[in-house]
Amino acid sequence: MVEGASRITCPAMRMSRLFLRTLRDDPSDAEVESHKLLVRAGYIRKVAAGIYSWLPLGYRVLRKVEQIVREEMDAAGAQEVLLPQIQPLELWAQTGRDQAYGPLMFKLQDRKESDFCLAPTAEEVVTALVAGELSSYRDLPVNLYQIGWKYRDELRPRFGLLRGREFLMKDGYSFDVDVDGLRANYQVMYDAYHRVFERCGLTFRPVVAQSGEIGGDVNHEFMAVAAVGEDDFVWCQACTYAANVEAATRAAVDRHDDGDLIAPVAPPGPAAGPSADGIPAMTPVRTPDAATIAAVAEQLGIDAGATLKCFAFSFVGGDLDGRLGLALVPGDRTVNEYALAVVVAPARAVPLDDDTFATRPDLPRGYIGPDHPDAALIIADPSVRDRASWVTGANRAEHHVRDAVLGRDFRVDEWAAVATVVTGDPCPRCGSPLRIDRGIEVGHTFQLGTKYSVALGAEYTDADGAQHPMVMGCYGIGVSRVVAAVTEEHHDEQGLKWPVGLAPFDVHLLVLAGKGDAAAIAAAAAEQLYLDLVAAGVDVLLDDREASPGVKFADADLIGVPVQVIVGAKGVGRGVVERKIRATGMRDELPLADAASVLSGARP
RNA sequence: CGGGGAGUAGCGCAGAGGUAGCGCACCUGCUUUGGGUGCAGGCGGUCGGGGGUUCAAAUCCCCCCUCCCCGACCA
Repeated sequence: MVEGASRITCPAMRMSRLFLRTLRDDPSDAEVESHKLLVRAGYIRKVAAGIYSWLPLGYRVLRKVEQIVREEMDAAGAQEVLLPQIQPLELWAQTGRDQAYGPLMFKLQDRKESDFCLAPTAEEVVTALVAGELSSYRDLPVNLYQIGWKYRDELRPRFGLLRGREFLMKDGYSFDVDVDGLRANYQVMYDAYHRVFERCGLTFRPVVAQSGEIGGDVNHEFMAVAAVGEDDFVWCQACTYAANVEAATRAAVDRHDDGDLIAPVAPPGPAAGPSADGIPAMTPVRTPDAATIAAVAEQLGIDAGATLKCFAFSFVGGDLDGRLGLALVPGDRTVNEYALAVVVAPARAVPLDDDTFATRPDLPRGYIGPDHPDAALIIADPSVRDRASWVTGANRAEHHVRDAVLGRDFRVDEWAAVATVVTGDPCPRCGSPLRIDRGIEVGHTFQLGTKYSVALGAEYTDADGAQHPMVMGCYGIGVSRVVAAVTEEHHDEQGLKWPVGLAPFDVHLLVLAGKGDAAAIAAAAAEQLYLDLVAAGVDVLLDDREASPGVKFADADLIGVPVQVIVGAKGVGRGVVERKIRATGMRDELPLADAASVLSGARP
């Protein structure tokens, strides 16, 4: 059989045979455009919350993304493997992540009642694999990746493919002899990620991030810029600085080579702040029912930025275990608890709970002030030096104070950037105004270090015969999430607008046949063009249905193949077909005689 | 898990004690053929599940399930 013949008979390429039903109405359970359109256009169907079937059109796109990822990973020197989706829970117990992940894992038992989970990720499996295979520095580095389904019983699956409980992920893992090797590998992956997301047509930004459950030091999230994104990130319009809001700083950052994310702001020097000259003595003021900054500001007729917020917490662990701590930020900002965690490490800062507030009348919720007698450590954001005096809590219910002056009425033990960044703050690198935008996290890269290799015994012998744990990195891409992120960026009221290279087909060929001799000629011309294109290796979707032109146009725009070619009786009579570029709406005419060669030349 | 909303035909919805309806889709016939043609006729429903009240329950009561939105997590 000729190779072309099998392509021609592929039923998915003729719409009359394609397993597809488009919908006129938005599905009632969809909220965001990517979800609505992917369902309406017949790409996916929901089976359960966060779990979807991929229909022929959708699966084609998913495989296109997968292929781009595969090509870039292979080009970057990573080797593709396939790890199990069912993993023994015992493996997870060795790193303690069975507890850390907890209810996020789908768990199951075999007939012997041994415990397993559905893979939420694969650090344990891959590390154990490498530990068993490699034992010499001569074997390293190695970089493995897989593209496989992952399972996380999310607290709240949402937005269709954007947060599924079952999702396709590319997860990669590098193993090096030392941190230098890791950094080199990390850079290679970081660069490869740029190429992947560029090829997918995404507007994205790599941002420095806090490391989550996965552990490790430096890591970057790749954010596809989108209003429906679930993450806020800060970025500089003048330089390349970009960070997750949790990791963002303003002012000057002393950036270490090993990538401290929350570096201290330039030290304030001994001076305690603005002069107290001319500021009247601190005076209490009654503020009933004003336990929030907004309420205080309204009652006193002042700006929220003129109030000083005192975030009270307990130290857990460390020298100050059990003592009270205060974090001070201007009232128009909030305390960045991630930044605070870094400041108090290795101790933890635990917010006061309801019980504590109930049993400690000296800690009136909403009325806590900075000169609290029990405060063992007072940490303040540098912006607390920006104002000569503050309205703040009086440590007495229903009372605040005016004219609290730094150095005169309250002290600060430690200065650190513990306030959240807001739009307009100066960039820590170049001082230009920062912006905050929302993004969809489509990728995440981590420098893990030795957490997993130590726990799972992934060690190698060096040239001197000494044993060392391998130094690991890990690299994820949400492949199915990319499909949704791309549709968020590339669509209009009519439907999807796939970038070339991701589209389920290269060309959508519409036959406007109807009846009569002219129509029969047009139908024959379209059929021939279809066969020529298929023979030339172009993925063509032929709309050979007996439907009215309006239906075909509407479906073509909804499905969003980049190039539409319209073969109608009128045009064929003049020896031309019409071409429409879906993304731009641009239309032109091609001579029927060489339409096939023009279109196959336009192939990606 | 807390707070809010919803489950009625494949999809989108109406119906609020008397045995179920509309639009789209689907089937048949005619019609139309460059932007979701028009007309006529048809198929399709354990009204999410279970229990209760009642002569009678989609409708009232109780329990459960599922789905969506807002919050704590992540690719």
